[in-house]
Amino acid sequence: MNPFDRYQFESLSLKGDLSILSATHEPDNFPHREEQISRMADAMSSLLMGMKSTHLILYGKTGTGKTSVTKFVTSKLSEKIPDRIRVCYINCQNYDSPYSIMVNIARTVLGPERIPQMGWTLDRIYEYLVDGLKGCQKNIIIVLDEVDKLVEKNGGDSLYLLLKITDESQGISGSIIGITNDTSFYEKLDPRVRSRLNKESIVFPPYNSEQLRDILLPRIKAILPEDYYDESAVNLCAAIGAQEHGDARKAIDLMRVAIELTMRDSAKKITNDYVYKARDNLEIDIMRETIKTLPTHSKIVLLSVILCGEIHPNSATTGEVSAIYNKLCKQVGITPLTQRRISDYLSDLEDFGLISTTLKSLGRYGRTRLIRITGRENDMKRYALEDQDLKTLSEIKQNRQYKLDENL
DNA sequence: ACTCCACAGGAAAATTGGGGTA
DNA sequence: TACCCCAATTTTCCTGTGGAGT
Repeated sequence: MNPFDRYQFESLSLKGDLSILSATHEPDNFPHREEQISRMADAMSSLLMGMKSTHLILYGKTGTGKTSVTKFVTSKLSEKIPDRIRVCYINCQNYDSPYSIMVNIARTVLGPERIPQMGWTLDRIYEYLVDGLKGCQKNIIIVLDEVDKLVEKNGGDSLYLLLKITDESQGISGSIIGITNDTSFYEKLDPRVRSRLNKESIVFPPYNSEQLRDILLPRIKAILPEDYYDESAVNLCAAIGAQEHGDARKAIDLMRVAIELTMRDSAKKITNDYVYKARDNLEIDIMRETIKTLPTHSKIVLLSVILCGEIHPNSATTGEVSAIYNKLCKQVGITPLTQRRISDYLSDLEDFGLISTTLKSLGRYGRTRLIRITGRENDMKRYALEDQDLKTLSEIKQNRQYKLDENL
């Protein structure tokens, strides 16, 4: 007896495979990004003639196609002149020090075996890289995804260094493509970096729902026969994606999960209902992931807010929350933090969208934030209690020996 | 009109923790 | 091992504030 027997999807057979809707899929056609593509190609065209090209900064929210389009355009460029160009893609969230970036570039350009992961000084790698580039007559394109992280962390030192490579050393023509979702990125730059960076900016505006539909439909048609999905389900995905600041990734994820859910049910057709279910699933996933990565204290604060809400349904204030927080800390055996700190944690939780607060003045009775939980409290509680350090707390709660409201 | 609560949130001092170094 | 350094985190101290009570 094969345990997988019950997952037979006679009802819904896929023509292609689902990877076309996955995050790693790199499409080769980009509806509604023609202008951006041609402008990028324009800016980089001088590389075809072996000349320097301008640097590019791409602005746009998540899921507006910056990264995919960049990968597409750069790969098309290397198709044209494969032996004269090296593209080096770096996500600055993972590599954010001058050193790690330099190692990374040197390895892509000259081959990983020639540079040890550590041990060399930054200067040595730099020299080696510049020499290597001169030697092999290659142009270099450095793609810096999420450049804002780079500037945030070390004030643009890394960027300065990279500019030097593409600037100073004769015989090398290269360019930098910076990708960011921070519209004020350029203003935040160090003046000495800014003056060197003669750049062109390209904006990737959010997709609206019709545009998102144009993105979704071809992909769905590629994997599903017409009568296996409601067109309105596709529109719904597009509409939800459009609400989320025009996020194509979101729309695509929704569609994928909706298909998965439909298959799991062995249903015949992808309907609006499945899209809604998919949205709930994704939301819960995100919430769980957010809570899981919270620091322990933050989780305790979140629990305090939840418990506080159970006692006084609509009047959780900072003071009450930190009172409960102190008790919880005692129960778990963790030394509590100051109220000042709790206040900051509350702001963080609000930024994460787990709670919402309103500043309200209660006249004689002071001025405070009214705190509410957004979303399913029970799920939140469960996820918060998954923390290793909060084990004891969940046991206590299960035994119902719990009393909170004394001396609040 | 004036007071004063219960905080918000800025600034600066203090603590902590990881790493280096003599 | 003892010491120092640096950065991040946290505490301490602070000033500011909307409006119910008086």
